[in-house]
Amino acid sequence: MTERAERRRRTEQRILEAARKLFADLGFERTTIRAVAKAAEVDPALVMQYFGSKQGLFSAAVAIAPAPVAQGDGGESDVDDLVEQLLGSLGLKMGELPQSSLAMMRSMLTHPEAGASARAVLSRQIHQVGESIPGGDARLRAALMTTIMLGVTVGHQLLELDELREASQADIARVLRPALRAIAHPQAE
Amino acid sequence: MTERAERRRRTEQRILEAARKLFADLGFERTTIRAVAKAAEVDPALVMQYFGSKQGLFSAAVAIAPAPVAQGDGGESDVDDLVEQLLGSLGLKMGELPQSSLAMMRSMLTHPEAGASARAVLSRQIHQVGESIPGGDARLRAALMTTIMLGVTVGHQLLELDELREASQADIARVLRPALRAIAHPQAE
DNA sequence: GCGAATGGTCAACGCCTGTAGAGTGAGCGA
DNA sequence: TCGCTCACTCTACAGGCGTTGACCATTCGC
Repeated sequence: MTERAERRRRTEQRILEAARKLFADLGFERTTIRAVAKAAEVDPALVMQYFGSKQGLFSAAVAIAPAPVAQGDGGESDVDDLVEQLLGSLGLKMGELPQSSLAMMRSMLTHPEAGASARAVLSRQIHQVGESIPGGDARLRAALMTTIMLGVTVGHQLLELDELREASQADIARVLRPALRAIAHPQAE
Repeated sequence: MTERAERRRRTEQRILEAARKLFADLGFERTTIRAVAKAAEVDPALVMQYFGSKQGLFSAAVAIAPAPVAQGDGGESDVDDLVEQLLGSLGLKMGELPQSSLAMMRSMLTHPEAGASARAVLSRQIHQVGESIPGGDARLRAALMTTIMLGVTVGHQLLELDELREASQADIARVLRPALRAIAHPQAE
C-alpha cells in the first residue's frame, strides 16, 4: 500500500475512534464535528471531506456487523443455550461492549436515524430468538427477552445504576437466568 | 381568583403541555423554545420569563410526584402483589403513561439533568422493591426487576417496537409475570 | 524532475439557538 | 378615575453550529 493511502487510512481511523467515543458519551446532538476533529487532532473540514456530513460520520461510526445469534430447532437444550448466549452477550457488554454499539444506543431515543438503526438491530434479534424458541407466541416472548436485555444493558452501561455496577457479571447472570428461562419455556396455564 | 391570575395560570399550563409533548416526542436538544412557544401560541420571550431558561422549562415539565410502590414485609403473597403492581404500572404505561414521564425517559440517555432524574427515580423504585422482597441479594434482584420494566417500557413506548405494539397489555403481563416472579422469589441453587 | 492528484488547513458564511431588555396595553387596587 | 402592576410582545444580540470553497504542501505516476 502506498504511503499516502496508509496515512489516509490511519487518519480516517483516528477520526472514527474519536467520533465513536464522543457519540457514545454524549449522543448525536451534543457531539460536534469540531470536538471530534479536535480529539482526532485534525481540521473540522477534513471530517466533512471524508464523511460528507455529520450524519455520514455518525453512520460510519455506528456501522458494524452485529454478531448473529446461532439458531437451533426449538429443542429443550437449544433454548437453554440461547439463554446462555443472551447472558453471555450481556457479559461481553460488561467491560467492553463496542463503542459503536454504545454510540447507537446512546442516541436511539433522540436521534431518528439512530432510532431506526436500533429498531432494525432489535427486530433482527427478536426474529432470531423467536425462531429458536417454541410456542405460538414465540414472537412476543422473543421481543420481551430482547427488551429485557436492552433494559439491563441501558441501566448498566448508559445510566450506570450503582445497584447494577456493584454486581458482578456472574451475579447478574445468575439472577437473570431463571427469568429468561421462564419466558423461553412456554408453559400451559 | 382574579381574572389576571386565572389567565396567567392557563397560559402557563398551555406552555407546559406544549413543552411536555415536544420534549416527549423529540427530546431535550431537538425541542426549541421557539417551537414550544409557537405550539402554545405565545411569544418565546414569555416562556423564558416564566421558566427562566430552557432547563427550567424542562424541569417544570418533567416534575411530578412519582407514584410510590406500596411496601410489604417480605411475605409470600406480598411479593406476588408487588409483581402485579409492577405489571400494572406497565399497564398504565400502555395507553397513557404521563407525558412528563415520557419526556424524562426520552432524554435520559442524552441530557445530563434528565439522566440524573431518571437515576433518582429508578434508585427510589429499586430501593422500594428491594425492601419488599426477601433474600440477601434483594438489592440486585430489585435492580434487575426495575431495569426489566424499564427495558420493556422503552421498547414499547419510545422505540415503538412492532412486536410489542401488536401485543395486548394482558399478553405482555402474562409472559412477563413468571419472569418477574422467578427473580422476586429467591431459590437455593 | 514535473505536472497532477491528493491529504490537509484556513477563514468564512449563513443559520439557528438561547437569551436579554425595552416597550405596550389591559386589568387591578384605592 | 388614576396610577400601577403585570401579562405579554417586539427586536435584537452573541455565540455555536454544520458546512463550504479557496488555498498549501507533500507524494504519486510518468
